[in-house]
Amino acid sequence: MDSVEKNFERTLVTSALPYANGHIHLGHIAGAYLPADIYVRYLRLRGVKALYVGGSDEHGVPITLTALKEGVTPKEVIDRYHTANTAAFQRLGISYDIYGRTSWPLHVDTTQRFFKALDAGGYIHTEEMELWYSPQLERFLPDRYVKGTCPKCGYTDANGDECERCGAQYAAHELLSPRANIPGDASSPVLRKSRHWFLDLPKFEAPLKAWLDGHPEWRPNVKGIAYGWVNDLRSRCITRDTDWGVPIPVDDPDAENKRIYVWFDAPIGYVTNTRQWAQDKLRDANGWEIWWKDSGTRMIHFIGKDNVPFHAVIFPAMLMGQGDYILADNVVGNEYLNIFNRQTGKSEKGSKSRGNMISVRWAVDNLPVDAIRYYLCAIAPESKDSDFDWDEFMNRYNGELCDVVGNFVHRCLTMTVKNFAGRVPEAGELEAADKEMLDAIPRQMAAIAESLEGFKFRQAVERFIDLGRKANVYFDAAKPWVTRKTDMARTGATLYVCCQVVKALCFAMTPFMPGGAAALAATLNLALPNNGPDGGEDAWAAAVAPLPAGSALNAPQALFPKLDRERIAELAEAHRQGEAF
RNA sequence: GGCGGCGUAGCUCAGUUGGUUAGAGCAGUGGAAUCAUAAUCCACGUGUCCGGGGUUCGAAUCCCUGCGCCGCUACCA
Repeated sequence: MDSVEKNFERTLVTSALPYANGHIHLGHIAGAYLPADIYVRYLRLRGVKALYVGGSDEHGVPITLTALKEGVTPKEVIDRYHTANTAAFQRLGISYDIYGRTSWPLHVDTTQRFFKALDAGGYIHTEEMELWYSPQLERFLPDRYVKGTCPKCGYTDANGDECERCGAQYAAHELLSPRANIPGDASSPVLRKSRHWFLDLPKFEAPLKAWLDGHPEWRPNVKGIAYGWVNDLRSRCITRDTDWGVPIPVDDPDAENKRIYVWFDAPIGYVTNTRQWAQDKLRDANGWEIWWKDSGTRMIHFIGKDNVPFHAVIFPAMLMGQGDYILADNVVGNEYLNIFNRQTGKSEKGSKSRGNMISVRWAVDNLPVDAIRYYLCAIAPESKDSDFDWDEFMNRYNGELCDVVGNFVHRCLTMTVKNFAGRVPEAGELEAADKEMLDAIPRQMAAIAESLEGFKFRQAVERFIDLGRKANVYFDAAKPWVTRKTDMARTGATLYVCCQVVKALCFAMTPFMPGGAAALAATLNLALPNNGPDGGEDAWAAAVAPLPAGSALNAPQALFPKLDRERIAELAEAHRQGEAF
C-alpha cells in the first residue's frame, strides 16, 4: 500500500487491446483482463485515483482477410467483434472506465502525432524491402500467410521466413515453392519491392536499459524477454502494404498505398482512449495529459507474454521519442492459460482449429460470474502456464469459495439473525480467543493488500480464503450453538466477533467477486463505495472498523450457490464437443 | 541453434536477501460436532526439493553442467 499512496498521485491501468477479429476467451481473461480488473477495483476501494483503459484493436491485415473471406467490409468485422467483446467484458464485470476503438477518428490524430514526433526526432528512416505479393488477391501477404519448402531441411510446411521443424531462418527469396496460406488463394506468391518506414530502436538502447535496470521488481519472465530484446535491438518496420489502418503522415507518393503497422498504433490506442474519455467525461480536451505526462502518474500494463516486447521495449521507446510522456512503472506479463483434456490427461494449448476454446460469452451464459472470476484468479498463469480443468474448477469453487467463505458467512449470519433479532449483538466481555480473532482481521486484510499491490493475485485470493478458514476454526472452537443454551452473553460475543469477520470478508471479496460482495453488503446494510478516477475515501481501511452492536442485518442468502456435479459434466462434454465457443 | 521461464508430497502449488526437524490446500485414513450452502473442526506426511559437480560451517535457495516441459526468436496479431 505504501508504493500506491506514497509516491504516486494516481494510477493508470491498461489491459492489452484485444484484436477485433474474434471473440475473447477465458485465456485472455486469466492473463490480461481479470488481474487488471481486480487491481483496479482494489485501487478504487482504497480511494486511489485510478483510470482503467482498454479497447479494441481494429486495424491490420488479418481483419481485411476475414472480411474478404466473408464477403463483408472490414468495418462490419470490427463492429461485430467490438460489440460482442464489449458485452462479454461487461457481463464478466471487467470495469473499464473506457473501452475504446482504434477505428475512432481521434486515433488517427494520436497515432500520426506519435509518428511525426518520432520522425522529427530522427528516429524514423525508410528501407526498401522484398515482400511476398499475391497476384490473385492483388495484395501483399505478411509472412504468416506464406508457406513453402524449407531451403535447409526440405520441410514442406515451413513459414515464409523461418522453418518450424529445423529452426532455420532465411531471407524471403530463399523459400522454395512458396504458396499462399489463405483459403481460396491458389496462386504462387511472388516477391515485390516495396519501400517502408522503420523505427530506429537501437537509438533507444541506453535509455531502455536504464529504465529496465530501474525496475528489478518486475516479474522474471517479463524482465527476461525485455532484456533479450534490448541487448540486440534492430530497426523495426512500422508500415504495411494495406489500406486498412492509419495513413502515414508523410508527403511521399510511396506512402499512398501503405498504412501504419497495427502494432505501432495499437498501444497508442491507450492514449487515444484516454483522450476520448477526457473529452466525454471531463469535457476537457486536455484532461488526458495528466494521466500520460505527469510524473505523479503510475502506469501499469497488464498483458499476455506474447505482448512483452511491445510493452517493455517498443512502446516505451515510442514514448521516449515523444519527449514528455511517462513510462510504465510495471509491465505485468502473464503466461498462458491452457486447456486440460481429461480424455488424454494432457494440457492443450487453446486453439480455434482444435475447437477447445471457451469463449467469454459462452462461459457467462452457462456459469456464475463469480465462479469464473474466482477460479481464473486462483489459477492465474503468473509464473508459468496453467490449465483450465473442469473438475478442478468445480472442486475449487465449491470447496473453497462456497464451503469455506460462503458457508462461514451463512452460518454466522443465520445464527445471529435467529438469536439476536436480526441485529449485531453486543460484544460484551471478550476472551483471549475473541481478541485473537479480532486482531487477525486487520493482519489478514493487510496481507491481502500486500499481495494485490505486488500483483500476486493467486496469493491474494488464497489469503482471502485463509481468513475464512481462520474464522471457521474460531467459530467451531467457540461453539455458539452450544453456549446459546446456557450463556447468551458469551454467544453474543462470539457472533459479534464473527460479524466483524464477515464485514471484512465483504470488502476483501469486492475486487475478486463484485457480485457476491454486493449481495453481502446488502445483507449487512453496508454501502460499498463507488469511487471513480477522482478517488475518494479509503473504504478498505474502513473495512476493519467494527460493525457496531445493534446494526440491522437482513436475512442471509447463499452468496455463492454450489455448482452441480452433473451440470458441470454436461458443460465439460459440450466443451469437449467444441461447443464452448 | 540462440534467448527466457519453469521443474518441491499422489494432485495443485508456497517457500524474502543461503540458517534450527522443508510448508499449505486438495485427495486419502481415523475421529469430533450438528449453527450452517451435507457446509465445519481435529489428528495422521520415510518428499533422491529434476540429475551431477562446486562454493560454504551450512544450499530447495548461489555458481557450473546435464535432462525435461513451455514459450520467444523481430513480417502473427
